[in-house]
Amino acid sequence: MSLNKELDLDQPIEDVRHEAVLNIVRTATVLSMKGVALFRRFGLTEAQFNVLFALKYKTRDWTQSDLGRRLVVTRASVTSVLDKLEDKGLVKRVTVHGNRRIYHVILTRKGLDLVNQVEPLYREGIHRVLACFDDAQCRRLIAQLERIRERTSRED
Amino acid sequence: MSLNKELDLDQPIEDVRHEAVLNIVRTATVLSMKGVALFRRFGLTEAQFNVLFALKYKTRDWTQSDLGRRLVVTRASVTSVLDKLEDKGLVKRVTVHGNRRIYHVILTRKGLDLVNQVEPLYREGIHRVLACFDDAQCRRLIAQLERIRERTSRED
DNA sequence: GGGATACTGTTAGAAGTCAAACGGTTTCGG
DNA sequence: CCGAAACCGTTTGACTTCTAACAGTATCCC
Repeated sequence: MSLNKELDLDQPIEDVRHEAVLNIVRTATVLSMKGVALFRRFGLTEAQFNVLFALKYKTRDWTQSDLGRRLVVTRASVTSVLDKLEDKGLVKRVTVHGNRRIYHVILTRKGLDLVNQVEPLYREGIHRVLACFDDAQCRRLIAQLERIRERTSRED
Repeated sequence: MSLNKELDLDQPIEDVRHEAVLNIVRTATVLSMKGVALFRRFGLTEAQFNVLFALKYKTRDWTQSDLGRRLVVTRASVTSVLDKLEDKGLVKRVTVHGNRRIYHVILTRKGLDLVNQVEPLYREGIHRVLACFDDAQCRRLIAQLERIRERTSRED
């Protein structure tokens, strides 16, 4: 449904670029809320799932800073989310010999089991939502979004 | 830049639909942060700007619930943002004769002046970011995103 | 009329986000 | 070798968001 209908706007958005931006943001929100509803069934928040999911697929040790770079959040945010996950016993901070500043973050057995339980439903949801797009269409969409990010980041 | 490079992933995302979803969310975040940086120069948060902007273009009186529907946030969120804006004198809650439950929300002179000051920079930013897209491309992108939202919302 | 129902705005509490500041550690350069 | 600079994780404080519950009003229907 168009944003004009969806938001029941008195007067339609006249600027097509503005409408495009609002559509991107709105779509991201809708997708995100879909995820939130799923994760919630497993007692997780979106941020918490993102951490577990990222940790599952890492191929080398990650510090909290690494995790922050990967998830594009600040170190402060990582600290707060890890505290919650550690309380639940899903994740562990491991001290590192030879560098007392950092921790390595690892999934516990319980954390791995949980992410393995959620992940198939997560992937399934994504495929349902994008079922009407073939691979080429997806790649075209991705390329467009990359171009937008490129222009947004450049000219800081 | 591709997400694989941008996030410096050890192993690339293999699922193109997953990559598409991550791209949408990431692009929305980048656009949003661009806005945050702009609004900040005027002492506003994104949520606060969104309220001012919506109020500027309303054509009839809006209650707080109306505003929530328009911005797709809960009534509780509206209350909290309006409290801040009212403290700054940018917005006013007006009691309504004949219905003691509701307020009508209006811009003050100061609020209108401020939004008029920010809006051109906001629009300019959007146009810079999407300058490489012609109108037809924008409309195609919008149509794609609408289809995704459609599928996401259906099958609640 | 009067009770049940629905709606409105607020509050409380949980969670995430960021920026900024701080204290410990490394690292680097002179 | 030692001070300066960089880095790392944490804390604090501000802000947004949500859900859930609440109290006050309106509305609807019998």
